[in-house]
Amino acid sequence: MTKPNSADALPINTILEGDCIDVMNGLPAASVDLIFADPPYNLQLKGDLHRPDNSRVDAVDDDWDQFSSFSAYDQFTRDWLKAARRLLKPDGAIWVIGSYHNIFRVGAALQDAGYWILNDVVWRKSNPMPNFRGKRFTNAHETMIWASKSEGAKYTFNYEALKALNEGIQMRSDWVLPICNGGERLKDEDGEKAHPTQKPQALLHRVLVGSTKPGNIVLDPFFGTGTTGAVAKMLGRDWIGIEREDKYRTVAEKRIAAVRRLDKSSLEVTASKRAEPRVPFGQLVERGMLRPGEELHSMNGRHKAKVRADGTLIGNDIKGSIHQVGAHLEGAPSCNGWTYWCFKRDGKTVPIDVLRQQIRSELD
Amino acid sequence: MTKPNSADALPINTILEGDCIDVMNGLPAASVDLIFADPPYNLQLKGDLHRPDNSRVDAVDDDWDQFSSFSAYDQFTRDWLKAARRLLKPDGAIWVIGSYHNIFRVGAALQDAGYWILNDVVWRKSNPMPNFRGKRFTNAHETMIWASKSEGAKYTFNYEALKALNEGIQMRSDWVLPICNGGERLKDEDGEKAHPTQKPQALLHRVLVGSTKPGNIVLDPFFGTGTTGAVAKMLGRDWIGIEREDKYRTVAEKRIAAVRRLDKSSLEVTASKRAEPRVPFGQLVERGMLRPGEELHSMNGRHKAKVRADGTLIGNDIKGSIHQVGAHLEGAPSCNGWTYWCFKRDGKTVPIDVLRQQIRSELD
DNA sequence: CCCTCTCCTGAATCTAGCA
DNA sequence: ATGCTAGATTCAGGAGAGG
Repeated sequence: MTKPNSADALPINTILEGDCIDVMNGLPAASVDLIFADPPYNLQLKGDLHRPDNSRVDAVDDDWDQFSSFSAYDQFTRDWLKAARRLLKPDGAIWVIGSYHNIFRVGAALQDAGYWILNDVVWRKSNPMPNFRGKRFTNAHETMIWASKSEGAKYTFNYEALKALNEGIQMRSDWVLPICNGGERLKDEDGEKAHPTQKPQALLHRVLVGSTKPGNIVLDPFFGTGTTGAVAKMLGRDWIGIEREDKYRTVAEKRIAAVRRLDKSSLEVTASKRAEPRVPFGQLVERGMLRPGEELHSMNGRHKAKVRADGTLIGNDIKGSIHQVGAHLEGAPSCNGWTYWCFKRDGKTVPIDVLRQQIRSELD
Repeated sequence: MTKPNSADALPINTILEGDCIDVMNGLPAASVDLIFADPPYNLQLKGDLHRPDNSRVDAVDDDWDQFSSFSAYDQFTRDWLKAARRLLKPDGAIWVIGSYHNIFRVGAALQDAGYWILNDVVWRKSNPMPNFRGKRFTNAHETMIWASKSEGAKYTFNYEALKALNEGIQMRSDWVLPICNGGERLKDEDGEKAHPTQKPQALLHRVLVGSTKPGNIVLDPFFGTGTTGAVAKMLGRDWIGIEREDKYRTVAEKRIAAVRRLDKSSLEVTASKRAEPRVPFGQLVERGMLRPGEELHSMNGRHKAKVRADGTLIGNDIKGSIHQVGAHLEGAPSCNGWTYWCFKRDGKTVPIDVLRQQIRSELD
């Protein structure tokens, strides 16, 4: 028999019909890498909400008060977050977007469910709807919460790629992006907007470039018109959508069919140094790039040490790795020996990292 | 008889010593116009953190920020929010500031306690501390929640004053302000920062100008070094502070004593200098103005390169930013990629700088 | 006087891999 | 699981020294 929880069983790159909690509970556990969720925040839920066991949440009716409505919304939130968490791989992560009407309840529920918040990210709208009555601030942003499945999980974060997207400065928690309108805004056959809260593709682009790898599986339980699927497909990620309403699914199918998947070289993003193969310092000695007995000098010129045949260094009163000796001499908690030590060739001072690069380039 | 709840009974313009919940419960109900609260954030820090230069980050590890669990923090939050709500006049309002560690719990508790959220306001820090390990986004903002005592309350909002503060444009829900440092940052006798989380006066200035009237009473239950009191006094509002720690009260007393109450005409407006916003090339890609995989051509027609999903280019033998690749191909020490690269649309060659101008025009 | 350069610091839930 | 070690990682701005 095939494994019942295998990712092979997943309905990849399709839109599933139905209530997201029911549908999620029918999918194999620990099978998706990322969840992006744009849940409803309408508190007048009119009995739409169902628990995982299909019992109806006793939600707001005509004379609802704020407490019963909040508690119904909380129940709904707990239920879908629980179902979503089951689907995530151990190192998976989730993004949830919302406004002040619901995001505080969602955030608290995320924490209570065992997710570990990594950042809250503010989408700062460059062209928000103004406040017409002059009674409040222009509601010019929405909030996204990025969380791993649990504390200590090895979530994906493409730091260098995001830094590249931001012209060499590390990406901040506030993102300035326009709202979705113009040609990107999907219209129905009447020329009306097809969905009231269509998210801009640029938002999903940043989310997916930053927190997934090509080939990852991205689930969106409130798929709407499929922005998540469209961007995922373009970026070479697999996707699964869940959507209750026929009309949204129809629009989304058509939209995603028209998207072209990017070729591999365009998908490659700036890699992190951490991903590069590890080179032991001893290899430089074994290969004769450095001689045992040769002297190394610290980058700041204040210290020196001698190379030993086993790839350790010996300083005045300390023996150990290039890192340990560097840290000791500087009185620092740690030290990257590769960038700390230099050697001399033909009167010139050369960082030893140059030799590591040389070895790495031979590995390609 | 005098009214027992009269504001006359209030210890105006003083700092009260003690636990804020006890002290608030001893004050007359329905007596203050505004509450500004900067409660402990419940940061959950594990080990030390060092900068890349090996210096240690001076973290917020004070006892007052330690809670045993989320539920202990929730209980504390519910208690102080309840005591605070009793003190508010029916048309009073509250501001609470926090970070992703606590703000979701605070926001949910506010709603549960019957407050009515009016806006969430994002303080975007112009000079936040970076993320040193490259594992998350720069935590570049904090969130404030502005709420009235209850739904339908006639809260104060000085729309025109805020619009004036913002150069004639309606004030938005995101405020760009620097963190508190330099001369404004209070030091103790050892020259160390007097309080680890002193808030900038500009933040309180905007809060108080926007949501109080001169002569109003402003309460701060987590007074710290008294930024709320100092700005309130300057702006001609009355204030009450509550602070547990002797050392903070001492600093705050001295600070506020040195503040001069402004005469009515001199409510100075700190005009923000507006530099041309930097637009990362990656935004053109995220926003679909250029497609990953698309070819760019050099202005002189001699070179070409392909756009990648993270906003870098790939040429024959070189990957990097638009500037780096341009410089490399020209054999030049530097290159302005914005004026060097062009793309093709409808058979015409267009400089990419046109797209940057387009984005900038949206930001005005 | 100005300019340059160095040093310091800010509410932080901040590593990965192998033995 | 725990422990150890390699080695990757920062932006804006103010203060102060030196030229």
